[in-house]
Amino acid sequence: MSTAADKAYSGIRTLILDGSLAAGEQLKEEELADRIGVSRTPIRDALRRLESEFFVTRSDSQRSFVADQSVEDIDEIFTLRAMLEGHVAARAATVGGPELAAKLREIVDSAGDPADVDGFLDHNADFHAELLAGAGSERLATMLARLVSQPIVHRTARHYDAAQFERSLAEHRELVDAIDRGDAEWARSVMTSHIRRAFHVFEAATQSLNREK
Amino acid sequence: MSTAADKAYSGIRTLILDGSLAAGEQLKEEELADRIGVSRTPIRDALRRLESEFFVTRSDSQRSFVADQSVEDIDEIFTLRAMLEGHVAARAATVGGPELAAKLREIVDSAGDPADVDGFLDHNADFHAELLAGAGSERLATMLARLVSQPIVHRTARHYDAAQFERSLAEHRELVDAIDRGDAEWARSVMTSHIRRAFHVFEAATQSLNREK
DNA sequence: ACGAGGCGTTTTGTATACAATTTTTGCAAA
DNA sequence: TTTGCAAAAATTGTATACAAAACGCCTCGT
Repeated sequence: MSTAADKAYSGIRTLILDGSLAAGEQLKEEELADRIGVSRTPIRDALRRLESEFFVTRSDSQRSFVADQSVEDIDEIFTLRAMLEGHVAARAATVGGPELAAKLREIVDSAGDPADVDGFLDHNADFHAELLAGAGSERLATMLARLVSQPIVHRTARHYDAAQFERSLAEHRELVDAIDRGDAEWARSVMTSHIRRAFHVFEAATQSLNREK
Repeated sequence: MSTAADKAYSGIRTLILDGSLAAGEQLKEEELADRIGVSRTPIRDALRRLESEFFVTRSDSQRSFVADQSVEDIDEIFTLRAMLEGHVAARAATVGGPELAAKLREIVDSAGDPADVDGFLDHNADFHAELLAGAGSERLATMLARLVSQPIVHRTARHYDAAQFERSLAEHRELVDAIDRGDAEWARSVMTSHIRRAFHVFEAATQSLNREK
């Protein structure tokens, strides 16, 4: 986070995520520059980056707007993520084998207290990162990174209860078994339902939030 | 193509594709600026864009290099493309139905002389574009656009013979049938093999080229 | 009232100068 | 020779001024 461009990136991202910048709102470079305290150059950089991560869209005439992520969009994100992460799991099972399985098992076994949300998130991130590395596909990793806005993962996990953490952990264990045996399709299926389930937790949480209003 | 940024983008892209810039070579902003005849600002823009399309990679210390697409990379690109376009086809079958099928059939029926490579490419592009529009997923469209460097499609098609054009057309027709009946899995399968076959044509052509050396 | 077109304002695009960082080079000491 | 370090060179990052384009408002004509 040392450069101005990074500061701009995370600054704008935060403004969007905490609602300071509403969905559909126009993003003016100069205004953002003043707000963040850097010049327009790094702001432009950040906007392009956010655009590649679907946080920001651009009109035909190059004006930037906060992307609005409707429920349908989120459904689509999870669907694409399920496909891609499923593919990652299958690839990992094929090319990683028992060696990768051993590394992953170590991570799974070191999982801490299920009541510790932040601990779980760290553990979860480690697991998925190791898996992604094991699949050995730069392009896939990049595409997933662009697709998965980490905040959604966080927001989802905030709604997990102890039983759901346990289940998530059990799915990770099953995935390790599938990879250990090199069974690509097994790995793919486990991962796909893992992600789909996360989506439905998110969905349920969102709906109950909306009802509260 | 009116702005300097566009000029920079297509200029650099061309230099990479025609081999003037070799795979792995470092891209220096100032050098490119001189070469293309614009300042560094639009060059930087273009580099970010090319990066998002996997033409260019950046080192940890922000230096840009021409991405080298090995055979494994191309395999991976086609694999991902098969997944995503398969998904597009399935979605199109679900949400598009007979109405979309009618539009697509019109395009297929207007296909011209199988000997006309450029004509075929236009037709092919029209078909896939209409399909993508029919699937109605902005994100999916963007991801595919980034993944499918059109030049690979072109290079593949250059190696098609008349029989292969015919087969490609027949697959499009089958896809239309699947969409007309709203059979998502049928559509997905047809599209997946459509793409996979294109990959193997490309692969075969590449190997024979290498043998010639 | 309503649309077309022009003009001032706003916003984005580009060039350029300078700052910060990274890499390379050269040299000295082990 | 190799290692470490520092200075120089090369490269990217940032700010800023000005150019170009898009937008909105206003008038004018119908």
